[in-house]
Amino acid sequence: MKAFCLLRNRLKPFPINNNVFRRCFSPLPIYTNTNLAHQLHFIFTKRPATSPDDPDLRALSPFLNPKLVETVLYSFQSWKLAHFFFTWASNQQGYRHNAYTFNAIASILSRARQNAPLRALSEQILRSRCPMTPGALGFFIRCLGCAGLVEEANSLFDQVQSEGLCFPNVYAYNCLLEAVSKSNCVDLVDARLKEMSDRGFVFDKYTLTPVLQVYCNAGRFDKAFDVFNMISDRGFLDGYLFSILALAFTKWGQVDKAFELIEVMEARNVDFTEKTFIVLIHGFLKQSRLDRALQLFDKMKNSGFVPDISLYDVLIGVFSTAKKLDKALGLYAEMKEFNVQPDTGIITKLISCCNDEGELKRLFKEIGRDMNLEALTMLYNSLLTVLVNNDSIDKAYSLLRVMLGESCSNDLQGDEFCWENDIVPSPNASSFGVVIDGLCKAGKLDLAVGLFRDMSQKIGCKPNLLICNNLISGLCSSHRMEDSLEILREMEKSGLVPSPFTHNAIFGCLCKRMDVAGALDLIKKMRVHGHEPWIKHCTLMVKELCKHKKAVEACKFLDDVVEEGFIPDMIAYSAAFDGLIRIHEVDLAMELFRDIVARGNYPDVVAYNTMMKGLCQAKRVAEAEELLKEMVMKGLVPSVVTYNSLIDGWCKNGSLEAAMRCLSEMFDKGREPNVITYTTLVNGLCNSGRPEEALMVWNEMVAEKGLAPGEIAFMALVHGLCKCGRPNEAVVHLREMKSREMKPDGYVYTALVSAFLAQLNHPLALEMVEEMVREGRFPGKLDKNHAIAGDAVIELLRDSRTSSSIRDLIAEGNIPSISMSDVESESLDGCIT
DNA sequence: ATAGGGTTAG
Repeated sequence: MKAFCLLRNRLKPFPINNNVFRRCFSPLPIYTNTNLAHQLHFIFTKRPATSPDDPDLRALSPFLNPKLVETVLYSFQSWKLAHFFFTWASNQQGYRHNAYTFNAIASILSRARQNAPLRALSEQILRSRCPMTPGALGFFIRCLGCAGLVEEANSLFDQVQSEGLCFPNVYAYNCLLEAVSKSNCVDLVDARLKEMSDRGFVFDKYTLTPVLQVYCNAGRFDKAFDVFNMISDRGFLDGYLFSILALAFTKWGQVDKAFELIEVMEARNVDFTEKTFIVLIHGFLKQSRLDRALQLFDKMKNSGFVPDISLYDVLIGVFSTAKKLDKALGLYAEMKEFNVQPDTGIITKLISCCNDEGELKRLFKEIGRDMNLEALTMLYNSLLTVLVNNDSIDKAYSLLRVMLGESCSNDLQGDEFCWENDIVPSPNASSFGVVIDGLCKAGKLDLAVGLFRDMSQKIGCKPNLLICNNLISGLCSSHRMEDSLEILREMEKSGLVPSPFTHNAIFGCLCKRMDVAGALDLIKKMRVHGHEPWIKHCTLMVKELCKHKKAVEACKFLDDVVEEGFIPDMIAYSAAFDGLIRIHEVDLAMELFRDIVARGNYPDVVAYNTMMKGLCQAKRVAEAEELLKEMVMKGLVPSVVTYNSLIDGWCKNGSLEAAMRCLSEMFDKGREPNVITYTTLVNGLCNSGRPEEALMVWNEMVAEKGLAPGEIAFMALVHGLCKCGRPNEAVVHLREMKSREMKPDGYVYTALVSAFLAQLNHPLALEMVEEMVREGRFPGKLDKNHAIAGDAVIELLRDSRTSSSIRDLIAEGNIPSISMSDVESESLDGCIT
């Protein structure tokens, strides 16, 4: 009685419970499952969501029983609510689920394809030691099977037996086989069959059907035939079994064999189901066997079935690809006879059938003739879609203008679509949608915005969310922030609620522009809407700020985002680490790295790579090595990039041996070195005055590993050889590089000039200067190599062998900072700085 | 009808 008083007080506001209350006042209240089910349903569906500790729920808890729980479970529309309720019920004292409540939630989850909770459920049913009949076990197993949880089904089947919860019969076994038949685990099926016959179970049709299925899935012809014959001998053959085999033949590419089988079926008067026809025709078409597909299509119609729209769609699609308008129109006419309504997809395919405008006109005449205005609009919309998809956005735009009733005579291309005697339908929202979308993709944003305005102003057609989103996103990708904000304001004014996509398009634009304040403002607004900002946009903001050396600001931004309750991921932070490293703030980067880890984030390989690069560049190779150990200990597998950065670090800090050792270890670790690895080593070896080894490494890369060095690799080698005083060999590689259409830059030419000068080989140095000028690569005034190249020119000017050629170059104005007057006045020393 | 961003070589 006490419980009822409690209930009366708590549940007053629910009208649905009126009769419950009436009964509460009678001396002996009848408290039925139906009433309770209504109350529970009501409490669980009310908004905002009920907490499991809700006092009303606590009051109802003592009345729970399995039958009630089953009723309530089936009363929910969404699996989430059902699951939430089931979990709540599981935790109520004094209540225990039985096999039927487990099966109820299992079937709900299975239908919703919620595999994770279903898997958990399969463990829960065991844990709860819930006894079940073989039938109940079978049902549960089938739910697992439908969701593709074959392993779970199989292990549950064994465990319920070892726990003594259920002893399967033939039905339960059949259910298990059916679950396994979704896979191609032949062994599993064989084992279970053996188990069944050991236990003296007799195979029936439902045992053998999944067996056939699994052999077919696994492509095991031989076994499949054995089973098929076994089924046939026992007189179990039916249309379904035939169709399994026929479909298997089809999937094995043996469409003709499948067709023979169909003829056998016909001869034996086995009935086909509609589904068999549909599945086989689709299968034949997947094997590109239009001939057989059409034959079967005829058989289907002769058997009295009306083909479904999917068949017309796929067949018309085939004719559309082959541009066979007549055939497609034939099918279209047939559809109309059968009263199958064509959808947009089919009409679009019909339009794509047309090879030219003549055919298009014919099509429109033929199919537009007896369409009502609404259908005509759909037809025109399909045409708009086809035009947009064929990059004829201008034509689509003109057509829409015609549909808007604007005269086509003034229009450049509009008259193509002004067919006399034709009624041109008015556009609807999706006509605008298609064209606005196309205009956005073509970057014609002003036209898109114009159409958007015309839409409501000229024909009073309200833009929908999709159109607004596409337009905003189009404007944003052209960085037209103000225009998109204007559209957003209009949306809000007209009562259209922006979606997460709307806000994120704008958010991304603000990030690209590095508008930190604007982005944070928008995040605040988004939070109110319950929209999450896409972290990739935060990463973009970080990248952009870092590009402008504002890594510290980037970190601040990430902090502020955290402050708003949105947690950036490792990628965003990695971008920030890299930004800090690029402004030589390795310690700050390290500090941030450690902070993030302490906050429970898991740095990945790229994050470690970035940090290691930073340390190596700061000549703190030992610390980088420590990080390598750390990442390996955490189970991360270093990548080629990891090793490349370390190799660079070792090379630049005098540990060439370590670098070379790493190269050979990379092979052992299955991390094949790439061009970057080799280039790093070539550079390192040359810088240490070891050109022979550099050339060996180079040869290993080119000859043994077959890697193709790029511009940077070649330039590293040429430059390196020059640095080692071997300009003649360097020139050989320079020629090789040029023959592969790669362009050496001023840095490389300057190195060559200097190296030849060092050998006092002024004529070859001159040649290099001339080539550099010819290629337009003489270092400009802001170039680091400008002074070196200039000094070289002056030196060549002073040598009688080369001075006249150099004078010519100067006279032609080819050497920045040196003019003829400098040469005449011989005040050259000051002109190059 | 709606995603995908961060690291390595002269």
